[in-house]
Amino acid sequence: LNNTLQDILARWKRMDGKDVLWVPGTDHAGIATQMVVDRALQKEGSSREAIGREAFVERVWSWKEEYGGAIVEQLKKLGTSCDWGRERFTLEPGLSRAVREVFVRLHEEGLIYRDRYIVNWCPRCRTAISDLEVLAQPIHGRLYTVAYPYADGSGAVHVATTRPETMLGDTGVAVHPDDERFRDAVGRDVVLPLVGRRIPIVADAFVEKEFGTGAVKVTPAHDPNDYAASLRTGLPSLVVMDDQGRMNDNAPQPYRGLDRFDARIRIVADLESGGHLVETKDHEHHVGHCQRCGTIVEPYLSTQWFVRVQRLAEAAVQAVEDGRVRFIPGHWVNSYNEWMGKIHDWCISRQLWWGHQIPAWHCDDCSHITVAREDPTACEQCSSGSLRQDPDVLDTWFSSALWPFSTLGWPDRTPDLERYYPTTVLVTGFDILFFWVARMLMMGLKFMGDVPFREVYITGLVRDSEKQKMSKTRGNVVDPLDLIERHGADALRFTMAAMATPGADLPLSEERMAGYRAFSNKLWNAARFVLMNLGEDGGGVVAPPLPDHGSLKLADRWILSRLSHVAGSVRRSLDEYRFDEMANALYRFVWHEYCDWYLEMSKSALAPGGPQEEATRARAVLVHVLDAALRLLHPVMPFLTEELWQRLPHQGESISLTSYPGETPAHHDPAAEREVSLLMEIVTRIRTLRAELNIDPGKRLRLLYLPHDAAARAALTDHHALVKSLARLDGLEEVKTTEGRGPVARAVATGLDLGIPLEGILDLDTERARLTREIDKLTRERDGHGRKLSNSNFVSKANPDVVDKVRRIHAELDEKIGRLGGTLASLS
RNA sequence: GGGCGGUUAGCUCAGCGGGAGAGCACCUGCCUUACAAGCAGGGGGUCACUGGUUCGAAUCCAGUAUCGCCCACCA
Repeated sequence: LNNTLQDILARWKRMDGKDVLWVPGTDHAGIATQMVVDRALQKEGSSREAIGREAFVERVWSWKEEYGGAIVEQLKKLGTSCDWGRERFTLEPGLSRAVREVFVRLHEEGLIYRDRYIVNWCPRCRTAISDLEVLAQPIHGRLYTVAYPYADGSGAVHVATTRPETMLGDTGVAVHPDDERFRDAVGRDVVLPLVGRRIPIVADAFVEKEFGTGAVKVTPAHDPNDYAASLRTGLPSLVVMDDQGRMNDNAPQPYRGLDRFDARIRIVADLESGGHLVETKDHEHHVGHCQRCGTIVEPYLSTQWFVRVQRLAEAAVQAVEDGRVRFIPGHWVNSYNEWMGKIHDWCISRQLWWGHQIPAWHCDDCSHITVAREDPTACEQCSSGSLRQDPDVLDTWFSSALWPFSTLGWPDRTPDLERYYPTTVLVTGFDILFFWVARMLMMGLKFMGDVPFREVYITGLVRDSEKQKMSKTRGNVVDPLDLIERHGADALRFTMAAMATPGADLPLSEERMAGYRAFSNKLWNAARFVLMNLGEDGGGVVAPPLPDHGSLKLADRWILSRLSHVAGSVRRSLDEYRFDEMANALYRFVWHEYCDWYLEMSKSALAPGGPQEEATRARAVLVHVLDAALRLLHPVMPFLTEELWQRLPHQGESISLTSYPGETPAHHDPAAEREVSLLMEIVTRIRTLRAELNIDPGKRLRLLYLPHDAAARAALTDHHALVKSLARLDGLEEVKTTEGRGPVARAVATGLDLGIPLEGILDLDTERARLTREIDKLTRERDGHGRKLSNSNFVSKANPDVVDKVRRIHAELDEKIGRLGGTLASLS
């Protein structure tokens, strides 16, 4: 979806003569990729620890070479017109240089810092993750109430917790300062059950009086609220788990080495047998899970690197506010502002091996940390040569955030950077609005002094047939190559474009894709028809030039007028990112106007034995309109349009280098459009008669027509041949009355009565019933308008144009009903 | 607990202030020499509900129901 839409924009603008740059590439997907390779090693009975960091990273690189190319291969099969010579990868030297530069500069300004802080920890991935990488999911848990006895033996304080195992790390109990129930408790000590440690009761306003017992155990090292409270109250922190979520040596002996959830069971049992467990009840609540592996995340006190984002975020909010960057659809600004408004510092260090290793070196002698662009050989403080680089790597999004300028050569002031930054548009899914879009904005503004893109088109998500989100982790992805194999890249692209209603998700519909495959086929066959009529002489076919507009026939003027309007509306749709409107307009024009009508109309002009100049003129218009339609469709269907364009008479190397059609006001011809609508109406009436009366479609019929106005009369009289061929007639005859012609099937069209003599076929009763049905239908329609017109408020207050229109339609229907009524009466 | 989006034909969805639409599915008839992956014709909808604004509401406003998504430190 994403790449189809971008390619539509790129090809369109390229055809408009713009200098289009589209840099393709991939990020290194740190956690996800490392997990895949970890699993592969596990299958071999090995592990990353067993082979060591260097060998592991080498292993990931070879995996990347093998499978990373698959993404690029898919893009090429899809037909995306990227600048392939510029393909980039976030871990390559050029981009890594930008990463270091940004890191060092932010560090110099104090916007990157290293601190001991409570972070989200995934015990399975064994790394810190950012707030965004934690998904809150509902859990059927339990709320345990535990009695913490006062140190002086005078009773106990009851605390409530959902994670009893963390009590091993409790360093205090907190109550609300205004809570009368605990007025005398504050300042006293309790003894932590199972541990025996004396801990104080403190007062802090973060405690909710209404929840649980009103007293909360404080575990600063394993709960973000508690950590914050500990900073205010001076309570110490005690880490009681290791990096895999097992109780560590700070826990009492019986629990050491137990997994956190095993420890929970054991501790609950011990509390119960010790008489400390007051109550256990079911409790539904939300718990953070690792976005990558689904493991329950542990709040964990550890030393990490952070970006101080608040001021960067303010600048990025301002940029949206004052219109330097625009979101489409606009309602995403709400989410963006809300998230940016309460943003926390961004934890950027990951305890992984696959990624940009943090450019910070720890000195063994003075423990100073040297942050530098180039690997240092000596500590900048004590000059010791005994340095170890920080083992952590950076969050993948840190490098992705730099993409718009790092790929253009930054930090050098390259000509590319001058020319292409800021870029015009970013097309992306809403799922990475915060991960990527917001961070590119922050980094772009910070390091380039301007937004990285002027517009952000935010797509919905392609979902599977059950409307489930597709994701690599979930494993319900559809392989685009498979869809391309079965329906064609153009059909896939057309489907994406046609379903891209702004703000809506796209449930992938193979039925619909099959419909657009049929459209490709239709276009192919239409082109075959045109080529056939140009005379396939084995060599280059020649397109006759488009004759002067004045010498064109009605059908030609009609299709050229329609083409111009469609080209105009397609451009307007593209301007507004309405890919769905664009696709629908072209589908309708090609299939239901060009193929259904113009091609059929051209057949009478091309009929063998007819006038030569008629045929030449029809051929010229056929080619002209097909060529324009192919160019209009090219951004959506690059393969088919290129193939057909090459077979048609053409100049130039590729359709992608031609111009994109637009409106041609000189071709606008409302009179021709009106006249053709009338002829279409007449032809359709005759076809309906055939169908309703079960007349053999091949049978040639004679048409009697009785005109009631000059325009209708002229339209039909001037185009006998056209109507004859479209309605499969063997003759038309203008009459003053249809009386005395024997059995005649009748219908009315705007401005004329129609009659088909049907000797021996027509049954009077059926004919009367048919006419009555038709009159009823038209009457219902007419009366709807009549009600409006009899409302004086409508006539006096509504827009006069609207009133006129309603009046005209009403009169038209009324007149038809009258004529049908007359016909019906004549049958009695 | 905040916020966003959806509710229109059997299915998937457009339309967002003036005659209810498309694709697929369905029914009828056609191998009419571009196309049966097709052609022609047709049936099918109190536009979730309730109020309001308006001459006029699927369309705007308020509320209700319902489905989905995002954000959120009540242990």
